[in-house]
Parts: sequence; structure tokens; C-alpha cells
Amino acid sequence: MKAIVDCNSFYCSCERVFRPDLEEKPVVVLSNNDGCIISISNEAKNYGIDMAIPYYQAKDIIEQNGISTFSSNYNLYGDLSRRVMDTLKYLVGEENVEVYSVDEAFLDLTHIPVEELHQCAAHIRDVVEQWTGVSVSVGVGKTKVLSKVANRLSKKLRVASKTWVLDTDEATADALQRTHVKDLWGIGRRYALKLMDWNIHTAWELKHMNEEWARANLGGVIGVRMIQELNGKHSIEMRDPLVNKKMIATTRMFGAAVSDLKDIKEAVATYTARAAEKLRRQHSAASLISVFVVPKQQSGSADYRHGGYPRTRYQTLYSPTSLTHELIKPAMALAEKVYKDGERYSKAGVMLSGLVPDTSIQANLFKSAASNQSRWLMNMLDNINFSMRDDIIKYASAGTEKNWKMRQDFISPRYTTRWNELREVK
DNA sequence: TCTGGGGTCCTAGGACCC
DNA sequence: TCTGGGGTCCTAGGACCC
Repeated sequence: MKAIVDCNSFYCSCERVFRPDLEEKPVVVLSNNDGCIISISNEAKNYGIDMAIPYYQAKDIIEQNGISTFSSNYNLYGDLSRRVMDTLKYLVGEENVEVYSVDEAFLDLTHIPVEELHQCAAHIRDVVEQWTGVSVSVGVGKTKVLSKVANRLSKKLRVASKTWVLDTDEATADALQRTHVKDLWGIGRRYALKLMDWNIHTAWELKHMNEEWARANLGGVIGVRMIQELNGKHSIEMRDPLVNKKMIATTRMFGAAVSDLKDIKEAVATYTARAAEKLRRQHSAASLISVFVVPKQQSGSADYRHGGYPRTRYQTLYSPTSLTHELIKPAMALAEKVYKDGERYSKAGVMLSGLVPDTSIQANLFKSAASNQSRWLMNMLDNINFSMRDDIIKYASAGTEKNWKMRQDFISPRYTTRWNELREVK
């Protein structure tokens, strides 16, 4: 059996952990740049606020009802996420936990007797809540897709136990009949429309389609796996926890449109440094770097929602590297290439790909000993940045003025990662 | 003018996820 | 006026090889 453990309104819960006065009060958290609403507490949902709508559209409701609003504070969320995941690993064994996203993990519960699953799910829920202060929902089923179905029902129906267990065929059939295909994990808008054209509406109906039909009509092997999972045949593997990312990107919208090459280069240098950190954290080196900018669209343009078309330039590196200064140099050259005088930009980004393990670098005899020295410097830099987080130590090219920086009007303190922002207790 | 039947690698694009 | 920031997997098609 598989379980999915999902933190409830995760970013809101994180804000509440250190603000008990907000318990049972409506809370929302905004995306970077305070653009969209990306987390909503149940109480705020009751006011009709929806996920992913722009902040300005909900501003009136928020102000009229005194809904607490926060800019996203990823230092805090990252730290609490790690605590939740560590708790799950402690409870079921590290090898049985697949961290799926910042607020979700799949668990392999094959070793738990079926008759104990209800109790097990409740235990996980209680311990995580007691140890971290974050409330979680637990869905259990024969496969990942079925555990997702169960989890969704517990959340949607707001069942008091916050758990839903599909431990019998009857329970599974019932859950699938209550679930629309558009709500299945792996069925997006496109496939949902297609299925409805075929007059397939519930997960129960989809379950009874045959695999060859799915192969022909539902994205090939993706469709086949969906049918199998719905039928209780485990087809989506637990991901190897040691698998590293194959591409690393750091990109941001600007707080306000930017037109100076100098500002673009500062932003790109900062993003490159951040991407290089992610790279080193997984012990990889990149062999390809690309830089892109997105020109600001005229307002009123038809395609406004998606911004302008990005313009990308890339460069293959002479040899794979994870060293910030070796990446910043080509990044700066690429920034100059994508830049056009007189154009205004709403966004820029850096992508690192062609990732290889960075042990291969050490084996490279053509690298000077000085690079190994650099690796030590990088380790030190990462450790300092981790504790000081605001990048007190920076490369000169990353600049200091940051007029391209994002807007964060409602940021909460970094309670767990900064000494001077610790919560005070009377 | 005639012109096989594999392979691999890479890239672009579509679909999905949180 | 104001609209995250990441990621993954799969497939098709082109370039190139023997």
C-alpha cells in the first residue's frame, strides 16, 4: 500500500506555527513579488478566495474581512518542510519516504498489515502535528494514484480525521465513483476535456477502459499507467531518493520593469550564484548554461498573461563546472547577447543543464590544482550563505543596489533560521 | 538515375505536477 | 495599474553513423 502525506495549506500553516493568534483565522500567502495568492487557509476559502488568483483581484475581500496576508518566506517554509520530512522518515524508515514536493511525500506502507492502516495513518498525522506544528492529511490506497484520490477526498470533504484509507475494494470503488476525472493526479485540463468528449466523467468509468484504448488516446504509456494504477496495479515507481535534478533553473520576475544592461547583469549574476549553489548541493556540475530575458509586454496585448516571448542564448562550457565564478563569466557574456538596448524586461533567468556528477571534475587531470582549492572556497561560501541566507558574501558582479529586486510587502520574520528573528516568548 | 535498415543522440514541444 | 517559479516525463523528428 502507498500513502500520500500532504500538509494542509502548507505556507499558511507555517506562518501560523509562530503566530498561534492566527489559529482558526483566515490567512493567505502571496507568491514572489506579491503577485498571486498561492496558499489559502480553509477559513479564507470560506470568503470565496481562490488559489492562484492575482492579489489585486482579492484585495478588497482581504481588507474588508481582516484576512492576514503574508509575502512568501521560503527560508521558513524550507526549514519546516525539512522537519516534516525528517519526522516521516523517522516514523516509516527513510527508504520508504519519497519527498514529492515541499509539502508532500509518498510513503511505501507495504510492510504495514492492512488491518492496521487506519491506525497507522492517524498516528502519522498526530506525530507530525505534535512535533512540527504542521497539520497534515493522509490518503492511503493500493497505488500512488489511488492514495491521491483518497487524500483529495479527505481534504475536499474536510473530514475530521484528516485521513482516508482505501483498504477494501468497496472503499476504492466508492472513492472512484466520487472522483471526477479532472481531479485525478496526472489528468490535466487537456486530457480531462478529451475524456469528457469520450463521455468518460468519473474515475470509476476511466478505470474500466482498456489499456490499448488508453495507449492510443491518452498520451501512450502515460494513459496505460493511469488505467493500471486505477485498477490497483502499482505502475508509477517510488522515485529513487538519491536521483538528482537534471536541470537547474533560477528565474524571477522583476519588481518593476528593468531596462538597464547593468541591472540585467546584476540579476543574472545573482541568479547564477543561486543556481550554482543548488548545483553543488546535489554534487553536480553543469556543462551547458543558458540565460534568458522576457521583454515586458505592452499592457492590453492579447497574450499578456504569459508575458512576452523569452529570448534565450546558451553556451556549452569547455568542461563541466559547479564553480560560481566559472559560471558567472559565461553568464555575463550571454546576458549581453540577449540584451537589446531600449527594450524593457519583466523577467530574467539562468538555466544549468547537461548535469554530470562533480566527481568527474576531480578526475579531470587537465584542471589545475587551483580549481580544487576553489571547491573548498565554494563549500565555505555555501555554509556561510546557508546560515546568513541574505547572501552577505556576494560576488561583486551581483551588485548591491538591487533596484530589480522583487517586492515583498508582507514578509514574516525567519523565525527558525535567524537568531535575531527568533520568536520571543514571555 | 539508381538509393537499406538499422542504430544513437539531440532538440523541441506538449502535457502534466506543486 | 497589478498575474510564482520552479520541475518531470514522453514523443517526434532531424542529424549522423555504419
